[in-house]
Amino acid sequence: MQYWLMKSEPDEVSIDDVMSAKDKTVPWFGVRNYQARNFMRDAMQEGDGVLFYHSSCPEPGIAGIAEVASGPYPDATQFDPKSHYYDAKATQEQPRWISVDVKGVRKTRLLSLAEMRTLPQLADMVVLQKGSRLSITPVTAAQWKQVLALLKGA
DNA sequence: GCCAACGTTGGC
DNA sequence: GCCAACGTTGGC
Repeated sequence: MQYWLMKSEPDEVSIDDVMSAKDKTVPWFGVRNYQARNFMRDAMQEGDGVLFYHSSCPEPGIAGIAEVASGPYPDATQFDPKSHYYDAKATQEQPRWISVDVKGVRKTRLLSLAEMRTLPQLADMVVLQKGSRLSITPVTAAQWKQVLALLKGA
């Protein structure tokens, strides 16, 4: 069992979108970074815990709890010429990009990035490190516990 | 819109 | 393999 922080632009897929989706489950499409892809492909397992993070928005921060709900499979958007995420170098035989399904557990209060930065117990989170841009980052069990405690009942 | 930081591309 | 140029991310 591992834990992850996954960034999503709420304009594209918000925690509300996830919680109102069928089975509260959405495909995590559009990852176009090899390191993030490799986390999904090589390290994630069904049932892993996910901190659902809103990025590139007025108030970035953790907006909910989710879980990994599938193994890795090819990201359909890479094959779609109309998609923003289309990749001409990807083929059905040799996909480059993958998705996993993510299932919402609950929407929480927003634990804003600004608040996270004030908390010493979260200072080591990968997402808070200078220059960190990865859309998927590992979270330690201790960090997971701390964040859940901060979001308890909210 | 700005810009720091990181990632990718491609010439050599 | 190096590295300059360019592209992207994402907070502010």
